[in-house]
Amino acid sequence: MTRKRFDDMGCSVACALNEVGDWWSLLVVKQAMLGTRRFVDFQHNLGIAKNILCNRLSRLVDNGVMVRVDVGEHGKRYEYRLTDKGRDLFTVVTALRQWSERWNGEKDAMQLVDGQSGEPLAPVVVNNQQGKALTVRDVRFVDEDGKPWEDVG
Amino acid sequence: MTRKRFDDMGCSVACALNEVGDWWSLLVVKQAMLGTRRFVDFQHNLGIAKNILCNRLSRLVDNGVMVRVDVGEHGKRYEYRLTDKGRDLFTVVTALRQWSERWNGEKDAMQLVDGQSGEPLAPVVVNNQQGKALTVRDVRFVDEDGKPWEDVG
DNA sequence: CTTATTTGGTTTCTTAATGCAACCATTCTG
DNA sequence: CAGAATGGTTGCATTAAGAAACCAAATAAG
Repeated sequence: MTRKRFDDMGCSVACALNEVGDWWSLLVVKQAMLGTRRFVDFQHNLGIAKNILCNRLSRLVDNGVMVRVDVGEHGKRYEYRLTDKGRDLFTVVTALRQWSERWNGEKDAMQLVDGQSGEPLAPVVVNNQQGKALTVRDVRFVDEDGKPWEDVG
Repeated sequence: MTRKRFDDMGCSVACALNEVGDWWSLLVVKQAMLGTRRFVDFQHNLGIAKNILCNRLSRLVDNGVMVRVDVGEHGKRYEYRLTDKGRDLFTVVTALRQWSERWNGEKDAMQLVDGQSGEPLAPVVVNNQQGKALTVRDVRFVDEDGKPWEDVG
């Protein structure tokens, strides 16, 4: 059957996953954050099949995460660049990277450091308005009327 | 062909996606963060097929993101609960939720608020060691020797 | 004890996605 | 013009996803 759509579940997480939640999309975005812009470079760096890469780039462009820029230089040459919306995924990618390093001990070949000081970044945390760090135990899920969430029967 | 493995790319993001990067896993985790624990409740709240849910829960348990607890109450009854590793995905899920609300205007049926004050949370940001907010333009990717990253030929 | 129900799970079958290789068209280089 | 680079597309085999039916254990109802 056709794959389940996630954009009409009334869930923002599901909606986000509908755009960047498949196997490759977030890796393409991460690669773009490293500076990769050209089709062949994405292909070589990620080891992704050309048709899949083609499909993912098109979808990312359609969703406003990346833009395709024509740079008439050699052959048919384009550049794929992140939009503001795409760059804003930096938080998500970084949080995911840190989570993986914390729990899987998977050392990335590339370390992410402050461009100025060269120091590693601080762990990404969720804060309340006063700047206090919160865990999932410190928050509530409420509907528009402030009623707490409950499982449906 | 068999799906590409992401756990041997030397990339922590790829490694993370290998565990929670498919269509449903992160939604199951998000649902667990809302308090859902039982098989049928996951099924009803997410609208996921039973075999897929079964597969995802097994994988999440195998990867140490959730645990299956036997609560011998009625029929074969189990509870699926987040582990510390699973709860630590709160940052990722929250960042993804906020990204979606910022760019898609998709209002979630459930709002996430501070459990004490009832106020909405602060936006998740990436900080350096001194607490200064960083964008993707403010960071560098370097290898073990401090050399900046470059596209492979 | 017998029957029905709840719960968690497997099987079967159809459809969609993934991956690989081959092929194509355009544009630059020599 | 020949050849290579770039960015695709197409065809085919394999795998995953989704829906519905079926199953087994344990409990509740009678």
